[in-house]
Amino acid sequence: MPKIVDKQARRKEIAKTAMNLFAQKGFDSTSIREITSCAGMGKGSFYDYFKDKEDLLNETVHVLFSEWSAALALKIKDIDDPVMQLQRLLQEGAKLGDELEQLMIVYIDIWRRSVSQKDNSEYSKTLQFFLINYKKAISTIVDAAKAQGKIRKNADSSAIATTLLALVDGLCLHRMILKDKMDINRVSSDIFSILLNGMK
Amino acid sequence: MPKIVDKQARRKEIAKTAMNLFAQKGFDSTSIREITSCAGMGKGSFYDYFKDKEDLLNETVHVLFSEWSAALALKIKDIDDPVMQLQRLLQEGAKLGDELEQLMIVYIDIWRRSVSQKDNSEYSKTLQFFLINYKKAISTIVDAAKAQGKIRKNADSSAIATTLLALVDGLCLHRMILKDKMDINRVSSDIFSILLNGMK
DNA sequence: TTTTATTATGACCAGTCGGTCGGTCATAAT
DNA sequence: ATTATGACCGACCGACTGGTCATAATAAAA
Repeated sequence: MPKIVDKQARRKEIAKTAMNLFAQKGFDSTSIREITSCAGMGKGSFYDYFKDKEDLLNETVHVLFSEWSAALALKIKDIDDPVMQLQRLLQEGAKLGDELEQLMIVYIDIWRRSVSQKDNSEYSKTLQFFLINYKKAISTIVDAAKAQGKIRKNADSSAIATTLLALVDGLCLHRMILKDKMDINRVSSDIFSILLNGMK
Repeated sequence: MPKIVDKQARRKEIAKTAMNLFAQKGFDSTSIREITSCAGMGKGSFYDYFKDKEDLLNETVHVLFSEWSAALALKIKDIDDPVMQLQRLLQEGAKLGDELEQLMIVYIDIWRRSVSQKDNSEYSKTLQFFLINYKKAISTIVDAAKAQGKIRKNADSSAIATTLLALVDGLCLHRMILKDKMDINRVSSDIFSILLNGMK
């Protein structure tokens, strides 16, 4: 019988190649020809792995978040104290924005696209799914900190989780555009101590 | 002699029309044909007002920030207390993200483009210019609050300004993508009281 | 070796892109 | 009335787009 290729694995591979190009030119301005050329394959083969260009976007969102989550998980594993977890989340999240700048750019590109499109396309739902899960996870950590009396009981866990997520994203964005070289370690720990102090 | 039109005014007019389209499809996927058609003019005329498509982007950034600044200024004028100014900045900034959603989408689109392009194009410099000025302005307000003893003296004004800006942008973005209908007034005032409490 | 199902390909398609150009038109100065 | 000039236009250009398809290559099964 014919040779068998792992379609899902190749999808991921192609998506990773494509992300490099998306980070440079944006999704809309990156052509299938460029992608397939970079991936060392013929243009026609692209459609053996993806239904169309938007299907590649679906795969891209998955790769994006799984890489981001893996990198972040690596940085905050083995921490038990919930307050410390929150602090590291802010700090390492902001630092990841520097280290994985390409990922951030693609993230923003997809974000814009997702908000512009009024239809509920698949990649858009996936994006929402991941963000909601991040928010829930952080919310749980906040609750744990409350249980330990590190954060006052009547604080709104959901609002705090939203704040932290928004802060991380916002900081990454501003640092990227301003090429702001202020020490992210110091700034993020400054911010966190203010927040924690205010939440006591 | 022929009739004379105010080129600069027409540039602004065309840019405003274009922004509606940019918010729907993004800059890259919006064609000159569409823009000129919506603006009720021939395609050729476009090049009487703009050198090329990127020149339209320069004008767009200016219109974008002048509209945003005007809307924000309207909401926080007549406030003397610096702490109140900061609070309104966060709250009204986040609310503006809802009201001027189109502006936010275009903002993100330009942002992505500006970060992707490694060259220092004009629109990119303008974007940086406005953001730096926002940051400086907020920093000044923080200093005023310090002088009144509302914020502790050793707090880093610049870091606080960055935090506020990042928060506003981050909140707007997350609300857009999650269609998060939680009460922005309550959440932003919650966040602010935490921040203020932590900065005392 | 032959068969056969799958993978891989690039020429090709209809359509769109940003940008140019020659030329028309309206108007204001003469 | 004539003339000069900027405003305005859409046909046209070469390059490129996403997507299709007939055909070629591959490699396991017969």
